[in-house]
Amino acid sequence: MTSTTTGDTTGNPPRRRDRAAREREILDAAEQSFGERGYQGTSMDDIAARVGVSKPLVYQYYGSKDGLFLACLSRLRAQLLEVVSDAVLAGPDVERSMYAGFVAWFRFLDDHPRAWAVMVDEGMLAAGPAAEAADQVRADFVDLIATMVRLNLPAAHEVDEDDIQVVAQAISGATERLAIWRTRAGGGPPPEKVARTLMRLFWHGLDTTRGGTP
Amino acid sequence: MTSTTTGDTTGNPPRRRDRAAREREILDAAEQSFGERGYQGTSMDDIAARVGVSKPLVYQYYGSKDGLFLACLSRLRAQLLEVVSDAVLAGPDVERSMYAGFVAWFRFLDDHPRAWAVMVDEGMLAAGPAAEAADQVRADFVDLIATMVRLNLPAAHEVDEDDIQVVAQAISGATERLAIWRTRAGGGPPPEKVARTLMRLFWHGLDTTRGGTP
DNA sequence: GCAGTAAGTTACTCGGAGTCAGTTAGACTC
DNA sequence: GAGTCTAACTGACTCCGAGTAACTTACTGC
Repeated sequence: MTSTTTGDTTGNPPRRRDRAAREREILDAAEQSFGERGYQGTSMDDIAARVGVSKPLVYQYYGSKDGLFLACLSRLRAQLLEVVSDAVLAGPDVERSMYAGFVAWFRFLDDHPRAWAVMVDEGMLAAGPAAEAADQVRADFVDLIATMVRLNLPAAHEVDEDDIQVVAQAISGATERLAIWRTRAGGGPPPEKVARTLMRLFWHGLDTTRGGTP
Repeated sequence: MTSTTTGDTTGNPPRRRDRAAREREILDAAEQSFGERGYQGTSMDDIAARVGVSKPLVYQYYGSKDGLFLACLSRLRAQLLEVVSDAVLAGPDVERSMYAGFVAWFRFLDDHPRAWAVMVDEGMLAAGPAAEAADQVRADFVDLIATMVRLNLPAAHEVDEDDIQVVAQAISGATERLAIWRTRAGGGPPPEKVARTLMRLFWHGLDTTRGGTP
């Protein structure tokens, strides 16, 4: 008998909320729980309890555990992609864009350690539509890198699309692994240093992708 | 009286087997099942049934699902590491060793698609001792690469150990991602071509790791 | 006030990880 | 060949978490 209607005399939030608001609440709780305890360690009951809601509601909005996880993943990846894209677009030339992209990537992950924990767990998705969707999200980064690689090539030059894909996948895989390594090692070298080393490693090789030495 | 000793008159395998033999049987079955259906899709009952044994026996030998999965993972990684190491050691110089290592890596994964499926799933391991052990197994590759990078440096040169770690992690991550990409894409470019592209990408950059341009 | 609907819940099923309390098969004596 | 010791092995559970069916309740527009 604390309250009869929504009009709460106390400052408590209303028991019933707008769907969009609830979805956001659930997503936030899920992101936190997945980040802290991993995919396996998180139960749907946990998340529901965290929001103060019952489990079927979570299912009604997100369909399944995979669906909820994927929603977290997509949101985080979108944020990360935005930060990195902005950094890249702001660069005065391709070389500095690339460096800025690396720095932005590692900085974001330093600043959002839990976000990263979620992304690393993406392999958790059982094979199926959710796993494919996760791949799609990841492919955005590969596209961004591929674009940069192409920009760095002289205008009218024969381009081997396979090579570009290989290079883009390689760079994306390298940065992903470095991110994992840095967080596991509890820090590692600072973003700028890692970015410098990567530039030294990749930059000259990128030139040769124009197709010279066999 | 079909038999008095282990010597069975029928061709049937003995119902009771030596522990080591059973362990191997279970490991084989697990590898196959994990490879076909993934970590989530495989149940301990499945594996036990495949061997023709009851579940508690599997638990007695491997402790947990994670433990069994880790055992598979370790064995496969060891095989892969051996193949790649051999290729690298056989090379006449560092450049050709590295190329040979790349080719061996991608070839092995082409020839053992199921093995790779298991390795990709390694993120499945719940956080804990098993996950750490999995990291250890992976670190072997990083060490191998780091050794090659060091060999490529001029004898008496100041070496930044951080840089070497970054480079080794980057190369390892790149090849891992490429392996995933190639199997997903159902082939992709052949091992030799990918290896050539990687050499073009990395080889020049490796020179500059000696510490020149800031 | 009352119908209609969106938000929310209780109380389940079902499957798979992990365990307990045993039961044999075979080896080794005497 | 009967006894006995041990390691391989099992039936029958518990427990937890994903997912669901059927129902109730607060708010909205009229």
